[in-house]
Amino acid sequence: MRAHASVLHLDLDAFFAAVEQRDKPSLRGKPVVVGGVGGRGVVATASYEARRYGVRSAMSTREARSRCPHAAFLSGRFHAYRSTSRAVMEVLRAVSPLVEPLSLDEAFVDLAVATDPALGGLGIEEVTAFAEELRGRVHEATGGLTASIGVGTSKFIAKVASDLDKPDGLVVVAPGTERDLLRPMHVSVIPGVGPATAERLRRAGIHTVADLESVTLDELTSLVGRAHGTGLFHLARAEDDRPIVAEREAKSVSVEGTYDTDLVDRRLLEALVTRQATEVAARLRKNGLSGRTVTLKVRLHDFTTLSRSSTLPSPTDEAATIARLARTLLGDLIDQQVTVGGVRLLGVGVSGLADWVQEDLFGPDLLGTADTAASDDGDDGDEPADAEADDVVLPDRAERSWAPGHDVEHTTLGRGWVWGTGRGVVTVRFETRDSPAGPVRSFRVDDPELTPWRPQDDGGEEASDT
DNA sequence: TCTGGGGTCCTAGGACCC
DNA sequence: TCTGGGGTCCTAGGACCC
Repeated sequence: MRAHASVLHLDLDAFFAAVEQRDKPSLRGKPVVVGGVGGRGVVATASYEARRYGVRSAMSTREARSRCPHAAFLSGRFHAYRSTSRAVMEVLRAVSPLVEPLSLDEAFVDLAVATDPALGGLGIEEVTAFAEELRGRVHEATGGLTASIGVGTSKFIAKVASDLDKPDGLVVVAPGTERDLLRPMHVSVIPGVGPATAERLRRAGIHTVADLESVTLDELTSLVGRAHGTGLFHLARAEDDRPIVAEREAKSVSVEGTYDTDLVDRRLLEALVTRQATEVAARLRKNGLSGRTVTLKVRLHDFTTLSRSSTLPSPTDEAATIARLARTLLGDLIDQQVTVGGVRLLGVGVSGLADWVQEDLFGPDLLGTADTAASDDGDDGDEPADAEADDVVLPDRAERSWAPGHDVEHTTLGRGWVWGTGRGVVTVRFETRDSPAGPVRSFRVDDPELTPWRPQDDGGEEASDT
C-alpha cells in the first residue's frame, strides 16, 4: 500500500456492446447483447439497456432471450474490439510507461511513474482532475465510449473504486480511508473470492470484510488453504503491494469449442481435435513460442470436465506433433468408454512454453558435434549415446524426417512416431491397434533398424525417390 | 438442451533424486 | 529389514478472472 493514491484502474463500460452501438447507430439506446448466439452460448456483455431486463454477463443466451426478446443478439466482432482496445491502451501509455492490461477493456496505470506533465503531483485534487481529463481522452480516442475509473493506494483499492460509480464514473479513494471503505462490503469484493470461497466463508459466519478482518490467519488458512488464506488475510486489511507489471509472458495457449449437440463419433472427435491442434500450433508460431506439455480437455454431456496431458521431451510448435499427441490422449479416454454419453466440449492446449523454437534443438545437439560432447560431459559420463556422436550420419535431416511427430519404422517394433530428439538420440513412441499409447523407446539416430517411414516406402527396403 | 472461451494460480499425490 | 526429509517434475482437478 502506497502513501499516495497513485494506482489507477480503468474499465470500459459494457465494452463489446458499446462498440456495437458506436458502429451501428440504429442500436443506440437499445438493448444489445454480445455473446454466443448458438444453442449453448452465454452472454459476454449486455448493454445497460439490456441489463435493465435482468440480462447479465455469463448468463446463457437462452435465458437472456427470454428476459429480453427484443434485444439485438450479436456474436461479436473481435477485430473491432481489439483495435478499440489498442487505442485506449495507447492513451494510457502516453500517460505512464507502466500500464498493465487485464483484458481488452481493463487496465491498471501506475501514476507514480507517470510521464504526463498534466499530472503535477499526487495530491487528491490533482489526481482527480487528471483522471477526469483522462476519461475525456479515452472518450475521444474511442469515438465516444465511456470508461469508469478508480484511483487508490493499491490495485485492490483502485479496482474496487472503479466499480463504485459505474458507468461513466470516477472515484478516488483518499489514502487512509481504505479500511473504512471496505469494512461494510461483502467478502466477494475481494479478488479471488468467487462463489465457492464465499460459500465456505458464509458457512463460517463470515459475510463482510469486517467479519473477515476478525479471523486469524490460522483459521483462514484452514478454511481456504495456505496461499489463498494469506492473500485474504492481507487484502481484508487493505494490504496490497502487488506491483503493476507492464508485460507478462504467456504460460499457455489453448483452443476450445462447445458443440450444439453432444458428440460421440470417434472420427469426428479426432478430426475436431486435429483442427484445434493446428490452430494452437499456428498461434504458437505466430508468437514465436513452442511448448512441451499438450493438454486435451473434454467436457462430457453431464458437464463433468476432464483433462489429460502429456509432456514431450522437448518443446514443439508443430501441428503434427500436437495433433498426434492430443489424439492419443483422446483415444485413451474413448477406449476407457469415458465418452459414451457424448462430448459437449473439446479443447487442446499447450503449456510449458519456451520462447525458442524446435529448430534450435536440432543442429548441434542432435548431431552431437565434438564441441557439445566435450563441453557438457562432466556429470553425465555414463551416457553411451554421446560416445561417438560426431560420427553420426543423420539421414534426411533436411526433410526433417526425424522431427517430433514424424513417422518412423523399426525393423522389429514396427511403426511409431518421433516423440523427441536430442543428444544423438531419437525417442519413438510406438502405437499399435492393441495399445494406442504404446511403449516409448530411444534409439541412436544412426541405428540401422530405425528408418523414417513414408507411405510410398511401405514394406520396400530402399526407396530411391527423387 | 441451464452453464463460453481464453487464460492464471493453487493443491495434492506420486515418481524420482539426493 | 528400519526409516527421512526436501526438492523438483509431472498429472489431474478446481477456483477464479474478464
